[in-house]
Amino acid sequence: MNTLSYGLLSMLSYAPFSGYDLMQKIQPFWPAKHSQIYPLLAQLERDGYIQHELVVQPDKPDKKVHSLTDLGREALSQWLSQPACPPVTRDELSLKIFCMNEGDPVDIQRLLEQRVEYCREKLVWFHAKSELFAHKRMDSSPGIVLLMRRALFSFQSELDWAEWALKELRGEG
Amino acid sequence: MNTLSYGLLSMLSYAPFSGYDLMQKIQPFWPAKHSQIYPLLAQLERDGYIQHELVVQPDKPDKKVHSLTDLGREALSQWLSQPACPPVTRDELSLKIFCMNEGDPVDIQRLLEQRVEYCREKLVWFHAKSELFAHKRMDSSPGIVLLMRRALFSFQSELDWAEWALKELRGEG
DNA sequence: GATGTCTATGTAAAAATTGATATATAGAAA
DNA sequence: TTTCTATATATCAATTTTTACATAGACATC
Repeated sequence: MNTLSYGLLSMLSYAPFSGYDLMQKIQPFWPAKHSQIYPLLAQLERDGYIQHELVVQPDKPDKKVHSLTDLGREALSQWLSQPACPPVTRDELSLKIFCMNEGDPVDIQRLLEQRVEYCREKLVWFHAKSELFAHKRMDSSPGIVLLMRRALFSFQSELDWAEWALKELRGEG
Repeated sequence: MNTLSYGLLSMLSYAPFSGYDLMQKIQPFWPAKHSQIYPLLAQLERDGYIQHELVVQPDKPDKKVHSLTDLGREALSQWLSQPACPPVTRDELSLKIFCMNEGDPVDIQRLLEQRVEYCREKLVWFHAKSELFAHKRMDSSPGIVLLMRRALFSFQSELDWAEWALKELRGEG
């Protein structure tokens, strides 16, 4: 079973969700398209880790709501006892910064400004999510609190860097 | 042409390198195996973006040293004028933290301790690289200076988070 | 009434990435 | 002498991921 499959089980650990919802929930941690998720959900069900019930909605299309089986919950538990693979990040911006000498300084500044904007949007989103969550439970889902804080740390540090870099470039050019 | 191909051109913008060296150089920005790199280098040469010369080494196996052509340098320049794709990060640790309720708290603490260690190693490496680089050029390769600083920012913030998270968990448990 | 968006599920094909196998030189260690 | 590691290049198979194709209900807008 691959990491994305375990990720789907992880998303289902708090509550049942449809494939569509799972796809959106897992994006911040392990980006994946629905074309990858639906087949994996079918396989997870074949293997007995999840089950589903059809939910009819009056205002929206019907959906399959997936939930963990006991076997699925056991699989999560044993997965947690194993070390995690190192994180993988691929960022085209890094590759462009590396060879910035080859291009127009204005282009590089625009790239950094776009990254600043990107980080600001993410920070707004996570701050809003963070406040929403503070009103709900706290001790029942410590993991989500930790991850929220981490996202804020991470995007803030990226934002700080991008703004510092812009200042450096403007100071020189 | 895909992002990794541009990344290889980017790595060649300062100096010529062998496929083996390119593979190591590009890891921090765009992880890739040699099995992916060698075919791309052959294609980049077919398309006229790079050329190579065979270098005989007395103490090591012969190598192909690749360098940018004018066309390759032009391609880099036009690539820099286009916006960068958003960064993609996949981290199994996030997925495990998310469902930490399902496992033994000791397991989660171990995962965080391993991440702390991972960040410390990276920080040591980048600090060493940073000092080495300060002695060489500064104004000739501003991109590398920016990227170095960013790596330090990024791993420091991840380290801070992981240590904070461990303190939280130990404080509660 | 047509058009677009969001919700919802699925498959097929293409591209990107990883893992395995293969070969070869040189040096160090056992 | 054998074994291991680092350097160096290359291909093939498997897996993962993305892109495109396909269908459909409910709602809003034009």
